[in-house]
Amino acid sequence: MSQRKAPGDAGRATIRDVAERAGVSVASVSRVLSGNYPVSDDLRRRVMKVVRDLDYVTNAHARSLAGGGTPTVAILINNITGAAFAHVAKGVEGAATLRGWLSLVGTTGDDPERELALVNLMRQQGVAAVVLLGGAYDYDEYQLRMARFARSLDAAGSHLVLVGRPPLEGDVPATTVDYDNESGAYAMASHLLSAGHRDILVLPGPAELTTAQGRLQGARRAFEAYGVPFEPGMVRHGPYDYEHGYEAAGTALREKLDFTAVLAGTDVVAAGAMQALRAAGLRVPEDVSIVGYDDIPLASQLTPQLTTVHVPYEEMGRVALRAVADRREGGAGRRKGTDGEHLVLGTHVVVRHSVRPPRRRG
Amino acid sequence: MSQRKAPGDAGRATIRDVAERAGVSVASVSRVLSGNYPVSDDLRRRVMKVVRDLDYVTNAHARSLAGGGTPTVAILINNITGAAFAHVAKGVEGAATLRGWLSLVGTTGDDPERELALVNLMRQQGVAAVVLLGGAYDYDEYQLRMARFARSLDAAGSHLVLVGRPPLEGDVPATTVDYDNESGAYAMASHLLSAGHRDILVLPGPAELTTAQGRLQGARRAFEAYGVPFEPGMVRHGPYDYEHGYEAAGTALREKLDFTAVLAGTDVVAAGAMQALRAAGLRVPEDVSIVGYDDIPLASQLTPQLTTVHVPYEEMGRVALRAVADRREGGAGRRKGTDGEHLVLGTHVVVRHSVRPPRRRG
DNA sequence: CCTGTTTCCGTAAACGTTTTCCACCATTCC
DNA sequence: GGAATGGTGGAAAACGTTTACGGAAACAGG
Repeated sequence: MSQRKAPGDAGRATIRDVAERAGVSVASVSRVLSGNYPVSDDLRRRVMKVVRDLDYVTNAHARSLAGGGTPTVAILINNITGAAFAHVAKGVEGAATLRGWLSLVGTTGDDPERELALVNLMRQQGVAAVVLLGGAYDYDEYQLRMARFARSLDAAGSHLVLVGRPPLEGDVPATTVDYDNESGAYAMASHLLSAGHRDILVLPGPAELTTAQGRLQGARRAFEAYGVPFEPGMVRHGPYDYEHGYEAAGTALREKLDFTAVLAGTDVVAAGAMQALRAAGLRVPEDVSIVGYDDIPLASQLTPQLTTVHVPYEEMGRVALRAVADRREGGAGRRKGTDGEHLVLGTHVVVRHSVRPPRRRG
Repeated sequence: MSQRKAPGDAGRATIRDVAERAGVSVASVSRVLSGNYPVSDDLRRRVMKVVRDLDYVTNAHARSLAGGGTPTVAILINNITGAAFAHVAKGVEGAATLRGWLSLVGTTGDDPERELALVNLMRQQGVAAVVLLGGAYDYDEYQLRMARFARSLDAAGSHLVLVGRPPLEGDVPATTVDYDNESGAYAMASHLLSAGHRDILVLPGPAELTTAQGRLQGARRAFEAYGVPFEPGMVRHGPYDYEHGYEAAGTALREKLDFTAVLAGTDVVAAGAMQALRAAGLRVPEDVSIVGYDDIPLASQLTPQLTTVHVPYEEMGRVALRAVADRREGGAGRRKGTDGEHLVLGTHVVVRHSVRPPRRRG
């Protein structure tokens, strides 16, 4: 009647089933399986046989509760479809698996509410770290919220890692893995300027995104360095997507804006711009030069292949995971206080075939 | 001395902390938070205040153990970087989040061992379902292993979902979400044939991958339907990547193979082929037509935009999740026996600008 | 042969929830 | 006014592990 478990029951086998069937205690089974305690060969053999027979796997939830458990890292991403972030995710996931860690993903779809909900969800899961991918929004309220996240996670023994965005202000317990965004833009713009371009259409991305701001800033500095006046009328903000590139270049053309090159905030934007130029009968790079940013695979698959800025996305993912793993090993040695670590990776221009000196002007 | 918890302790707050501080029992706190039992407004207010003060979140592991818990779906993917699968993942993840489910991801990197390890890991996690993405290998041993996975998961109350590959043979408890791969290839090849092409270079993909086999088969059927002899010498197998497309088209050119069109197994392969053709001074589509398969964003970002076969990847992801969710609702009603569900989604040709009738032959 | 070490293994107490009983109080109805 | 009824809240038993803690062999030394 009150049988707790019929022999051929549906639910999964428990450690107790294994123990009974092997004629040993549950503790022994646990020890055989986790292998962190000496057991006799005979015992091990007997247990393992039953484990195989029953196709038993330990319940990860119970294990976590009891203290053991595999660390888990959560990856929060705007849009899993974006090539750049997919590479970061790959880096994180790869490094995690290498250490036997698990990775959870969630996509926020650019919705701050979703982001909040997900961070809490991850907190419930007791993840070792939450890795937040992508540029940040430059709202005060948003920054405040991030700081709260960081402290919440820290208090729960977890940790926040920001990837691809500037670090949080103040003494916030979060690690930042960033790349030298502005220098990349500086170099890229310099490349165009040194080729002789002076009239450059700039498509930096969304005005409120820190990434776009940095790229714009780098470009501006390059203009200054070359003594070329920076025309605000030549910069068009918009989302980081193909459509925006297409539209922006198209309208610039229709407005009869005079430009010999376009400096796109992203390879995808560059692709859109390129298409628009072509549609208008212009050739790339003969009539107009184009450069991108990110160096995603698309960049080298376009014709002509795109000159762009290489960002070590996958590497960033690996570094991010390593940072939290180290911090975890470091253990109680350095607790609250050693916060706000900031790692910066380098970028460099990849010269391909989308840039030529400007044609003589009429 | 034997304090179980200092007031300002580091570890996360437990439900007991909340209960004590609110002066109620743990049961009440649980009830307030899960909201599946009537509680007075007063009690609710008092508890919620403490919850906010302590920034408390429930421990998901404990909750899962005790019976509650959010269902989790595991997504196993070869390479998170592949655009097609990224879209499936997006579909699964989106639909999961919509239902309040969680999604775990793991990447197998084409390594069967990793795949095995991951399936077991997911089994430990007690996931509601394991979604396996991507074409299958046509080895007997591999198929057997899949069947074992399916049964293992089923026995543990979980479920295997195969996406983008043909269903398993025999009475295996796995759901398959597939698309009409062969018909798509048939339609695509017909498009080329009806434009007048007769000499077509075929780049179906890896010979041992079921996806590639289906695409090749569809093409072959179209040739037959048009009464065009199918030349084995015109098909070149190889991986689904840009490099292969580039190499294969390049060598075909160097071998002075006579072709007026290329039928690529994938948009990315098509992109590679296109680049190679251009490098050899050929124009697309004036000199050579090219078609792809998958309709990933790249297809419409290339110049000329690629005519290709649209595959509803994201939809497939959603359908996959719906299938497991339904099965879960269905509950004990239909248990083992209603297995081997097989859902097939349609494909269609998207005509863009990479095809023209062949030029008159010399 | 007795004692002191090892080496294993079993017992039982956590881990943080949910949930099933039960008990209590306030209504409401005869 | 007493009893039946509902709405609420608490105590305690799960859930499936891990990990002290303790005990029983097995072995060595005297």
